[in-house]
Amino acid sequence: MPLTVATWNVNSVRKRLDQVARFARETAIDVLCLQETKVINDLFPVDALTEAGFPYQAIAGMKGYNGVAILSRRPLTEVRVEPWCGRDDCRHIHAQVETGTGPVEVHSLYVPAGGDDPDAEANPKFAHKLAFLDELAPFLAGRAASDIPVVLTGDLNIAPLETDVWSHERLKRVITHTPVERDRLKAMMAGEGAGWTDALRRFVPPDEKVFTWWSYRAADWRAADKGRRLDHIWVNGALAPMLSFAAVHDEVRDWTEPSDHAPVRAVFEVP
DNA sequence: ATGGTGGTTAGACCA
Repeated sequence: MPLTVATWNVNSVRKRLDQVARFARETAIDVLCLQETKVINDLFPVDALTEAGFPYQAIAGMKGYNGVAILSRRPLTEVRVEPWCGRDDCRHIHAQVETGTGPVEVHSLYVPAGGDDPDAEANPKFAHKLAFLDELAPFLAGRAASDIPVVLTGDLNIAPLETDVWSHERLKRVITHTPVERDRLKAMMAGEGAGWTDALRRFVPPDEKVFTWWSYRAADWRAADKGRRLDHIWVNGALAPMLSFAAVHDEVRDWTEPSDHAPVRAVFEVP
């Protein structure tokens, strides 16, 4: 049986409950990583998501902002929450998913957006984003080199390639596509010796535009198509040989009252 | 150059 993993910034898990259930039903997701759940753990919709097919849930939430989760049809073990930059920000949770041939480690990550001003000296939010990436980098280098199969998913809030945004020229001074962020993300993907496979780019050529986020502030998001690829699935060397498919589910962006992010899905032929 | 929308939650804050 293949293992299907998806990542989705749902922009409030309670607001998007029916859509999570529908997405899981229509795509046979085994493990769904969420970001921006926007709810404390005590109010997380455990029962509704169990009914939706995910009895195993690893959650880290706070009031109103941020919040990450891993929903699974299979048992989760070794659940950890990482408090990067010394903040209890609920931006990174990981766990191991049991398979017939051993565990697969799954990460749900929500990198700080970084505010509007791309000057880290003037904008503390952008400084925090860069510091967050700097702290994360050595940790991820270790996970890339692991013998355990690892899949890193999440809203990384960075569009690394020129074809990851609707206009490289128009966005190269806009946070999510500035050189300093793109360089850090690319360095993180390259790792130290062992690097990551960009799952979606294995199936969408690098010269082809592909997006996962479209602003709410467009009358017709699909007609304008001013999107960015902010949501990613990375695969370490131990898991890369099993990667068989990846795609963006942009049809979900057309559902009634959607998240501004579309899910990204990857399939692994885990024996 | 500006403002456009949405979620949380009750006035901003965040994206």
